[in-house]
Amino acid sequence: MIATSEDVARRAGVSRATVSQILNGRGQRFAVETRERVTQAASELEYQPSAAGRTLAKGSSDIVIAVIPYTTFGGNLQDIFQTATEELATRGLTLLLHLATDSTAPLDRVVTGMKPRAVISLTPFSRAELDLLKSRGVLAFDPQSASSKVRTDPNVDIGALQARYLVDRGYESLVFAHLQDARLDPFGEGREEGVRRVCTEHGLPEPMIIRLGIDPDDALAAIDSIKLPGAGVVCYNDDVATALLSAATIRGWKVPDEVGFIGMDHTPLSAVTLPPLSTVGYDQRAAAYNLITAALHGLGESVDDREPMDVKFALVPRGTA
Amino acid sequence: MIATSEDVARRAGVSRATVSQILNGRGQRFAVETRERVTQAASELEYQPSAAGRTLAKGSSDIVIAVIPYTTFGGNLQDIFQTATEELATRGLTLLLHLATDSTAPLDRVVTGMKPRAVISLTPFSRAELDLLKSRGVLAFDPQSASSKVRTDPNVDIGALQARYLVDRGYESLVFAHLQDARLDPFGEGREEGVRRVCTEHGLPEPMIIRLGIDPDDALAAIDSIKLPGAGVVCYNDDVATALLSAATIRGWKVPDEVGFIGMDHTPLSAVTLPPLSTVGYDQRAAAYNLITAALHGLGESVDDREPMDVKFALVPRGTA
DNA sequence: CTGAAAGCGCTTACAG
DNA sequence: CTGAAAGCGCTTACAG
Repeated sequence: MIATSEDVARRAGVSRATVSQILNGRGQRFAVETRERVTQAASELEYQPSAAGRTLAKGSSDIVIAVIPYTTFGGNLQDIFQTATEELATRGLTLLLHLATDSTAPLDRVVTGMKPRAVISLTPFSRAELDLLKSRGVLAFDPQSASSKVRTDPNVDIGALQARYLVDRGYESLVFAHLQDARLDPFGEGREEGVRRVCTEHGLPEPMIIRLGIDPDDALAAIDSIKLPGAGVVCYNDDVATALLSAATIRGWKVPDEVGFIGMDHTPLSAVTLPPLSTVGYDQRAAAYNLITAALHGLGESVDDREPMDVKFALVPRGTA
Repeated sequence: MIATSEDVARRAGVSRATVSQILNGRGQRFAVETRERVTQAASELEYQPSAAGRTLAKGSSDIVIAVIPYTTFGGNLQDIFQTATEELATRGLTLLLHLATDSTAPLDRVVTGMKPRAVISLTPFSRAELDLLKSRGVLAFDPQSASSKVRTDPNVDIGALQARYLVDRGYESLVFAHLQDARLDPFGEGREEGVRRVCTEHGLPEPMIIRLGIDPDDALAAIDSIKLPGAGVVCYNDDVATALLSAATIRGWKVPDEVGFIGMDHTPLSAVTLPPLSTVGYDQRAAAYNLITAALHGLGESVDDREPMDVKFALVPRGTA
C-alpha cells in the first residue's frame, strides 16, 4: 500500500543505501543519472519515508514539539504556529503541538516516546519542565533562552508598564484585577508584583487586589468592591478589562474620569468597546520568530538569513485611561 | 542515558520478549514473581518505551492526531483537547495537535510519517483531507462520522436557527454579517445559506450580505450600509456581533428596537456587552466527547462506559434581539 | 560512484 | 511459563 525505500530502490534499480543518501541531500557524489532515477521513482510512488524507521536509525526524530500553556489560546497564536509550522517544514522539521498539563507525565511520554529534536514554548518553561527536558536530553527553547538576557519574569515588566501608565494619567489609587480561574491566570503573580513595585516607587498605597471571572455578576461585585471614584485598575487581560468596563458603565461611573482601566493583549475586540480599551500589545509574532530562530540555531541550522526581531511591549493608549 | 527494554530485561533477569509482553498487558501467563520483577525494574529505570521502535514493530503508532482548523481557537477548545488528551492517555494513546493548512501536503507528511492510529477533527474534514486519509489507510473521525447521521452541513442549521429567532422576534428584514477574512470564516457559506432558506420559508426578501473585520471603522461602515431602523442581523460569531453592536450604539440606534443582533458561540464576553448579546451556544464539550467515543470505538476499544451525549445548538436569548 | 551489512528499539509468532 | 529469532523501515560507516 504505502511505498518503502525498498520499493523505491527496486524501481530505480539501486540499493536502499543509495536511495537514502540521495533523498537526504547527500547525493552530490552520485551520478546525475542515478539521482534522477531515484527522485523520479520516489515521486512516482509518492514515497514518504517512515518517521519511525528514520527515528530509530538516527536516534532522534524530525519532530519539534511546541508546548501550549493552559491559557487563552488567541486567534493570533494560531497564526503564529501556522507560520512556525511552515518555517520548520522548509528545514524538514515537523511541528506538532502538545497541551501542557498540570503534571509533566504526559510531556515525558511525548518526549521520550517521540524523541523530538527540540521542544519549544512561547511562554517560559516551568522548573519541572526544564528539569524533565534536561534529564531526557532534549533541546528546549523558550522566550528566555531566545532572548540572551538573564531569566527574569517579563510579567513583572508588563504589570509595571500598565501601572506606570495609570500613574502617569493621574490615578493615585491602583487596583489589580486577576482572572478568577487560577489555571487561566499563569501570569497573574508576576503582573501583580509589577504593580506593587510601581506603587512603592511612587509612594502610593499598596494596590487593592480583586479577582473575577468573565461574568456580569462577578464584574459588578468587583466594581462595587472598589473605592470609587478615583481608582485606576490594572487588568490581567483585555477580557477582564472589558467585563469591568461594562460593570462600571452599568453603575454609572464615568470612564476614564472616575475610574480607569488598562488591559493587556491588544485583542481585536479591545478596539470596539465603548470607550475603546487602553491596553498593552505584545508582538507575539516577533517573539515567535525569534524563538524559531533560536531553535533552528540550536539545532545547527543556518540562520544567517534571519535577523532577530525586536520584541517589545507597546502601550496602546485609548479611551479607558 | 535513557533506558531501553534491554536494560529493563537485564535488570529483571529476563528476556526482552518477556519485558514486552508483561509491560503490554499480555502478562497473565507469566509468574507473578516475574511480573513484579519486571514492573519493578521498569519503574526503577524510569523506562519509557521508544515510540519509534514500537511503531516500526507494530506498523502503527499510538498517536492520535487532532487536526485544528484555521479558525478562532477559543479558550474552551483548549479545555476540550485537554480532556481528550487525558481520555486517550488512559488507553495508552497520545494526542498531538496539527494545524490545518491550505494544502494537505503537511498533513500527508504527518500521516505517512507518523502512522497515527487515527486522525480526528472537531470540524468536518474537507473532501481533500478525506481522500488523503483514505488513500493512506488512516482512520478518520469527524463530527459527521460521530453522529451516525447523513453528511449535512450543520452550519446551515445554525444559520437557520439564528434567522428563525430573529424572525420570531419580529424582524422582517434580515442581514447576514460575514467575518471579513475568509480564512477565518470557514463556516460562513453554510450559515448564509441557512439564513436564505428561512427568508424564503417566510416569504421575506433575500438577506443583505455584509462583511467586516473586528474593527471599529469596518463596523461603522457596515452599520451605515444597512437600512435602518428595522433590520435583524445574523452574525457569523459573537465577535462580529459585538463589533456591530458597538457601532450601532455609537450611531445612536436603539438595540434591540431599531436593530437586532444575534451572535454565535456563546463566548464569555458575550455576557458582558451592553446589552448582553443574544447568541447560540454549541456544546463543544459534548461534541468532543462523542468524537472521542467514536474514535475509541473505531479503534476497537471498549466504549461501554461511554453513553453518547446529546449535542445540540442552544439559543441564548438575551438583550440584543 | 555504489552496495552489503549492521544496528536503532521494539513486538510477535513460535518453540520448548 | 519463558526465550531465541526474525522483522518492522530506515541510516551510516565502510569497503570496493
